[in-house]
Amino acid sequence: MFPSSTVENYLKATYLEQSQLLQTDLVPMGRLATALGVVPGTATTMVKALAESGLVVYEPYSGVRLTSAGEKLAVRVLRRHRLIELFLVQVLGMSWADVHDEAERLEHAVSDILIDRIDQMLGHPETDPHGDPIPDQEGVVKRLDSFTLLNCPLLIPLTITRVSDQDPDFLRFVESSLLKPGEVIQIESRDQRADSVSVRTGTGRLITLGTRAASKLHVEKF
Amino acid sequence: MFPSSTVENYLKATYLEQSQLLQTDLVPMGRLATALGVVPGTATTMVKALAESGLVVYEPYSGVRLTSAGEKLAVRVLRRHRLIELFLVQVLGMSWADVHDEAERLEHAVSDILIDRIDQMLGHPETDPHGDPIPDQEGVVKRLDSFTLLNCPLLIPLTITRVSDQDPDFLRFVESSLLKPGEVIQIESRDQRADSVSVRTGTGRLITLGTRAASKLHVEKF
DNA sequence: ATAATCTATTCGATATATCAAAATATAGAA
DNA sequence: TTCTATATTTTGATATATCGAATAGATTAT
Repeated sequence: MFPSSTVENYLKATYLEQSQLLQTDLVPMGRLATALGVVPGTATTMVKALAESGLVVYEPYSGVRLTSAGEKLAVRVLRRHRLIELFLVQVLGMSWADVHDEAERLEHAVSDILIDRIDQMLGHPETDPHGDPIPDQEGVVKRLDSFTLLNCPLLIPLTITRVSDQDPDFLRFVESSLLKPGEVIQIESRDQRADSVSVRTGTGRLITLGTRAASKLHVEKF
Repeated sequence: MFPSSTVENYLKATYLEQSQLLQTDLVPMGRLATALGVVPGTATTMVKALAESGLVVYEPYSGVRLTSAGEKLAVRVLRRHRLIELFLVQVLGMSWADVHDEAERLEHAVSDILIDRIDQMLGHPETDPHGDPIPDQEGVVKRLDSFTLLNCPLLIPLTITRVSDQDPDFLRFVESSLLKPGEVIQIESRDQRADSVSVRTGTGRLITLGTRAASKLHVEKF
């Protein structure tokens, strides 16, 4: 009747992988398996079951895509996850670096009533502590397609809007470097050959990031 | 490594049943099975596994008792449950009648860090919204052996301390009758043959309860 | 003391979710 | 096109948790 935590996780992972791909593409099984930390065979088995339930479309040897029913569920899980993250930071004063894992478990245990209460208490927020958009009650996700440090304009003030990585270690680095969502920065230069980006932070300090890290920081014009 | 939700539920149920019995008695399997909503055979299988893990002592055809390791775990689950209940009422403004089911799921998902944060935020409370004692960090449970409406003195002011039933319907009745923990009442009379107890509430209204209900309301001298 | 009743256990099956390893399909290189 | 490397699926097992029904043990009443 109710989707298990596992089902919720498969749908969420599929949604997240899908949104990193072209809208029309299928998510390859290997990628899904890696995202979920299972061996490929396990993903195949589960995805076939999800397809039986009408939550995904599965094309053997090609990959998987959510149906609208699957997407609806995935978005609800994402809403729970992101509201919980924000709640843990704002109400319980937890570190934004630590809330992901906690939310990862709580998202499967909270009721709709509790989530709506949290949403209300936080004033219907639009983004979580990492800047990821929080789907609304109807499942509408604000698509804020922003620049990253790799494709944004140089030498003008920018506001960090989003950090698309959940690794606590990376998040702590981002925090201590004044690169958290909300901070104002400016790109001084990019060096293709050195694979690096130089960033001037709010305090005037210059920080050089590899492109791997830079691509995880999203910004918008100030 | 980590106990599953199921294991936590078996330990918690065993603890709760055990505390309704004489300390020395074993909890009969049928009773445990009923408490957990499973058929007796299932309880037997699980309890044997728990005995293997050293969490309970199992005596075939007699019943089950927690080991000290099992009790330690059970008490930790109970601490999580009761702190969550109080948190949901005090911080999120949920109805005390509704928080039990929510806590029943959340108790398996929260980390120790989060629970300690909640405990701190609530000021290390001693009882949950139903008056049940909250075990402290070391697992010490304050044994507040109180009177119930069935064995308390008559015609003197008493404070309701505890309501030992989690049925939302009953709890809503208790609330609307001004019989919640904290309320001051007085027993006017007991009628053995009518199986009833007459209670004068704070507003002076007289309410007559059956002994079944009366036994669930705990009081202490004012 | 024996039967009837109640309680508990065992047995065989099922559902869910997983893995390791073998088999197979697809895509790209020679 | 044929071979090879990579990705995917299949197969057979395993762990956990459950049920229903058959069986066995314990308790109560006659």
